[in-house]
Amino acid sequence: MAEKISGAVITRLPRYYRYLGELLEEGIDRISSRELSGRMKVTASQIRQDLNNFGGFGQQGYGYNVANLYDEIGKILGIGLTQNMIVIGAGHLGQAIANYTNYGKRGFVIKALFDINPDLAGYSVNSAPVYPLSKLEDYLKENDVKIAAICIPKTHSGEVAKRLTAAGIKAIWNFSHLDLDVPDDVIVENVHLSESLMKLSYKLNYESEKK
Amino acid sequence: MAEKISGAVITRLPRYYRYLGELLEEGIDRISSRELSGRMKVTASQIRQDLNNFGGFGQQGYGYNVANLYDEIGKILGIGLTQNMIVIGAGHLGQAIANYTNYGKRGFVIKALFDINPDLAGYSVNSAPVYPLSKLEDYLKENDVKIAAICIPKTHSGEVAKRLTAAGIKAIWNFSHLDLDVPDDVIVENVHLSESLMKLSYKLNYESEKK
DNA sequence: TCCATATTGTTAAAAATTTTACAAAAATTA
DNA sequence: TAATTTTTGTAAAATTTTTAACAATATGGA
Ligand SMILES: NC(=O)c1ccc[n+]([C@@H]2O[C@H](COP(=O)([O-])OP(=O)(O)OC[C@H]3O[C@@H](n4cnc5c(N)ncnc54)[C@H](O)[C@@H]3O)[C@@H](O)[C@H]2O)c1
Ligand SMILES: NC(=O)c1ccc[n+]([C@@H]2O[C@H](COP(=O)([O-])OP(=O)(O)OC[C@H]3O[C@@H](n4cnc5c(N)ncnc54)[C@H](O)[C@@H]3O)[C@@H](O)[C@H]2O)c1
Repeated sequence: MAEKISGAVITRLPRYYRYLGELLEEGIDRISSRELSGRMKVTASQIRQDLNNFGGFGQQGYGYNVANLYDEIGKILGIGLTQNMIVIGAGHLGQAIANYTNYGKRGFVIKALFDINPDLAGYSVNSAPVYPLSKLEDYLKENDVKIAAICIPKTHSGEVAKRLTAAGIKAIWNFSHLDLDVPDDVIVENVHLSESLMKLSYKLNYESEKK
Repeated sequence: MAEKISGAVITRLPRYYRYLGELLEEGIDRISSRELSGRMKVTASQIRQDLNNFGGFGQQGYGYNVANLYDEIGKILGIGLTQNMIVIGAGHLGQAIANYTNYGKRGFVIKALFDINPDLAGYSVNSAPVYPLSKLEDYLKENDVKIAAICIPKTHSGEVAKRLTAAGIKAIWNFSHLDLDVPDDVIVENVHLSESLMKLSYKLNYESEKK
């Protein structure tokens, strides 16, 4: 990969991966960009253009081998690497994430949760223990974890993000309503649910009648 | 508003709204696009361009009045309208959403949850009752609800989406891993958490070292 | 009141993204 | 085996989005 891949392309990759997974389940072993285009409601051209950022996975006159393309995109996305995670905040959202078993199937393993509330320490969620936040640095010294999900109020998330990156965390999945300020080599992926709901509200009130 | 506003602009609006809310809390009553640009890490030009899709809210030589701009963007986003919602699936995610009180502050009121599991019926989450799914149509006949959040597995979400739109729901906040097929006048806003995590994984494995 | 400064709204340019078009190559059919 | 069909990979065109530039206008101080 010579040049930097655009964000728009990366955002679409997991969706390709999902559709290829569905095709596999349906027992379909080859697909053309045109057929996939019909299912995914994107242009065939965009599919070919996107995939060719990473290599020529198809074959003229044949199309793409589903299993092969699924694997290749999986590799690009780092699926199957076994990537350990921790979750900060064992409240509703933190527990929902820790309980969701599909992440594990993709290699994302939640090893522990951390909460400031001492009453939660000692519990475990989906066999991942909940530790007091004070144990964070010790834990990260002893365990190979690069990804942390932040599921605590914005009043605390800035401070916690600082501690996480200081302790070696390289990627933050951020559910709090704050744009985290992290070192250059740390990835932040935001999930701002309230903003998603406002977008829905905008569309509901201004766009739906026009269609 | 003559022309259709681009999706990219709409996606940025809630973020402007969030920053303006923070400015209000800090007691700052005016701000220029350049100052806001510094805080938000976007270009001043983009801020002015975005806002001017909706009207000239600023004043030369002065900038923008924070309270006024906050209100205007709020109106654009439909905040303060009191929009009733229901949540389908009273599992971990559905409960996390129903318990989160900040939506209510913005006018998004969760009135009820529905679950296929009869054991959950009778419980309530944050004072919203959980009903059996079989009561869905009756409930929507008697209550003015346009927005539904879908927090159930993809195996059921297609079918439920059909029932929802048949019963008059106009916007779906979709947390399931399925691209819903809905009538043209129905809005779907997807929150695909797994895809967000895969994107993080991609960036962690291919981009972080390069920065 | 006048002048220097600040800052918007908007037009134009640049950059990025998406779509179109098609030659090259493989698969399928006759 | 040869001809026809399918379909990719990619170059070029079109479109969309972002950034830059600046005239118009308001502010605030002298
Ligand atoms: N639930 C949602 O729908 C939703 C929507 C949008 C954003 N969020 C964000 O996610 C956060 C968590 O949501 P939730 O529904 O799980 O809230 P919650 O109140 O159920 O859980 C928050 C948990 O974080 C813990 N906590 C607080 N400060 C901490 C700290 N410094 N370190 C470790 N743990 C700490 C609390 O003890 C609590 O257990 C919210 O504050 C918000 O920022 C949630
Ligand atoms: N929790 C996460 O982190 C996460 C991540 C990505 C996607 N999701 C999506 O959200 C869904 C819900 O996640 P969760 O963690 O809350 O799972 P969960 O198992 O805790 O809850 C699912 C709930 O949905 C109910 N349900 C099932 N079919 C139903 C139907 N037809 N109608 C009404 N209720 C029904 C179940 O009884 C259960 O209470 C997942 O299946 C998945 O599609 C969740």
